Amino acid sequence: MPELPEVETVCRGLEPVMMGQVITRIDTHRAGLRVPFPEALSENVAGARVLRIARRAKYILIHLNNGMVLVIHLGMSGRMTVEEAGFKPARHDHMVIHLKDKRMVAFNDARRFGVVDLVEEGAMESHALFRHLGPEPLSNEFSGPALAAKLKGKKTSVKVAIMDQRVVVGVGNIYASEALFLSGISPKRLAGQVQGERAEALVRAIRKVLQKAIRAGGSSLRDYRQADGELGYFQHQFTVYNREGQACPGCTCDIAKTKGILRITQGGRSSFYCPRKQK
DNA sequence: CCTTGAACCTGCGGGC
DNA sequence: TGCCCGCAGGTTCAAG
Repeated sequence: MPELPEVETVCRGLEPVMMGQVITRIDTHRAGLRVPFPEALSENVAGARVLRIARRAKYILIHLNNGMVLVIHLGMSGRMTVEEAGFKPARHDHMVIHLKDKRMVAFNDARRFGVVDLVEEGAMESHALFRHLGPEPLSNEFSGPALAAKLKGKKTSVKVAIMDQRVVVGVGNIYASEALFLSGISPKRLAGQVQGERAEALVRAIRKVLQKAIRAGGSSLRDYRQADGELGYFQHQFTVYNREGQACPGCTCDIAKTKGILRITQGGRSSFYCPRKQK
């Protein structure tokens, strides 16, 4: 479900709830998700205090004062909710973090593509989950020349390439389509052909769509939380994503003749684009 | 090394 | 109403 902006919004929602709190225990209700839950998870976090909440790529990082980092990936369908004392886990609430103030943070994931791991602070960089990750799109490390260098010689489409977390992290299926529309680049264009000014434009567009979505989460939610306690913001309005057959904004073409926004399949995923505005 | 496609799993909406 | 199909915002692994 979530791409970088949604994960970022969840992190900001976790902050006021977990920061400074002691974790009393973690309950798990099955052996694991995409991979098994860490061995002795509850024993290894019980009594530890939350120092800070951070994000790397689409991973939530909960830094503890015992030198460990609780790592959570939401996969496709993962959701985090804040629960009050007396909460009884429901279907797909696979993990519940208990806090000293009796509140709980539940991790619900119907499709179970999520990941939970416990990593030593010093081993984060070299950890298998993080070792191959590309630059953060909102950092200075991510630039036109840097992206162009990564894409040079690549034979895949630019759409598939920018979803490759080794090229740049955080961009998923929705924001890939959105950023390509904003930059006027066809999703079908060969990645290797995105060089120079085109790469600059794509970097600007990726930054812009991600930042705008993060801001939307912050401005539309109190404490980054929905009324039901769910953290994060998942109801954005998109420009091309999931708008097959509709006119794109500002389109002057006749929708009856042009079919409007097109949907194609690339790398097994849907791409949405305007063949007139994107070349 | 690169590229592609399948696999993982449940839920939902549409068509019949 | 029920059944079947395709589709869903991610990542990893095997095969070519």
